[in-house]
Amino acid sequence: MCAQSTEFAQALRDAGLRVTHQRMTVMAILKDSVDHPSADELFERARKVDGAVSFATVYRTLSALEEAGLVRKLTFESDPARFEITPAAEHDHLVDVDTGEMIELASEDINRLRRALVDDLGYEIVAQTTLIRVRKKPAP
Amino acid sequence: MCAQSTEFAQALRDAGLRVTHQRMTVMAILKDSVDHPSADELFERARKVDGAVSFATVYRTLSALEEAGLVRKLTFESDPARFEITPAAEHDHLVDVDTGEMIELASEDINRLRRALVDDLGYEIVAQTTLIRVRKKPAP
DNA sequence: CTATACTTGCAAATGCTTCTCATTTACATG
DNA sequence: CATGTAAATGAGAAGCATTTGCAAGTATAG
Repeated sequence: MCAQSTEFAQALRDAGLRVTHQRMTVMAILKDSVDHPSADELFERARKVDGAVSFATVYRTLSALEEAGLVRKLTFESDPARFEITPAAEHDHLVDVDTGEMIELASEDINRLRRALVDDLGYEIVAQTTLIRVRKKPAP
Repeated sequence: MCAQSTEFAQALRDAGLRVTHQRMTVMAILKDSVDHPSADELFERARKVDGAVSFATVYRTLSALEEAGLVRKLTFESDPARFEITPAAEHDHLVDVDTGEMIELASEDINRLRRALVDDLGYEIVAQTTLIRVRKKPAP
C-alpha cells in the first residue's frame, strides 16, 4: 500500500491539489472497491478507516478528482451517482435491474465504431457513459 | 393535428390511462420538440398552450408515459432529466458540452454488437442509454 | 518555523423531483 | 343526458442527493 500511496500523492500533486489524508483515504478506498460505490457508501467506508472524513469532503474530493480526470462519475437514471477510478480502457456498464449489481463490459470494437461515427459528424468525444439495464436470462 | 390527437388518445387508452387534455398537451409538445426538453422546459411550453398544466402534472404525466413505454427519460450527469417520445430505433445521444445541444446517433452496428456481448454474458437488455459528451472539432 | 492559500467540518441551502390532500374530471352506467 | 366513482390535477410541502458559506485547521513554500 506504500507504493500505491506515493502514486496517489503524485497524482494529486500533478493535478495541482494538496495531498490530504482525506483525499488519500478516498482514493485508496475507491481503488479497492470493485463495486462502483456511491458517495454515501464511499463515505461509510472512508469513515471506518479514517474517522475524520466528512460527507462534504467526500463529495468535494470526488469532484476535484473527477475534474482532474482521476475519477469517473456514473449517473444512472435518478439513482445516486456512483464512482470509479478512471479506467485505462473505456468500457460500458451493465446494471442488473434485480440485484443492482454492476458489471463492466469492454469492447474495443464498439469504441472504435463509436469514435468513427462521432468523428464523421465533426465532433470529438470528451467523455461518454453507457448504462445498460439488464436482467439475467432464464436458464435455457 | 387531428389524426395525431386520436393516435395519442388511443395510446393512452391502450396503456390504461385516462385521456386528459393535460396529457394530450404534454404528448403533443414532446412530439413536436426535436431538442429533448427537460421537465421544466416542457412545463413552460405546455403552459403557453394550455394554461391549466401544473408542474406536478408534467412530472406525473412523464413518468406515467415512461412506465407505459411511450416516453423515454434521458439522465445526463447531474443535469435535469430530458425526455423524448420513445424512438422506433434505438440510438445514442451526443451532447455538445459547449452549447448543450443534443444530437442523435443511430447505428444498427453498435446495437447489434452490444446485444451480442450482453447476450454472451447471460443477460438480456431491459433498457439502455448512451450519453456522449462531445465538442466540435476545429476546422482542419 | 511562519505565513498563507488551500481544505475541511458542520450545518444550512439548493435544485430537481415526488408526494399529500382537497378538488376536479373522465367516462362507464342508468 | 344525468350521475357515481375512481383516477387525475393543482398548489405547495416534503424528500433526497448534492453543493455551499463560513470559521477553524493544515499542507506546503520560503
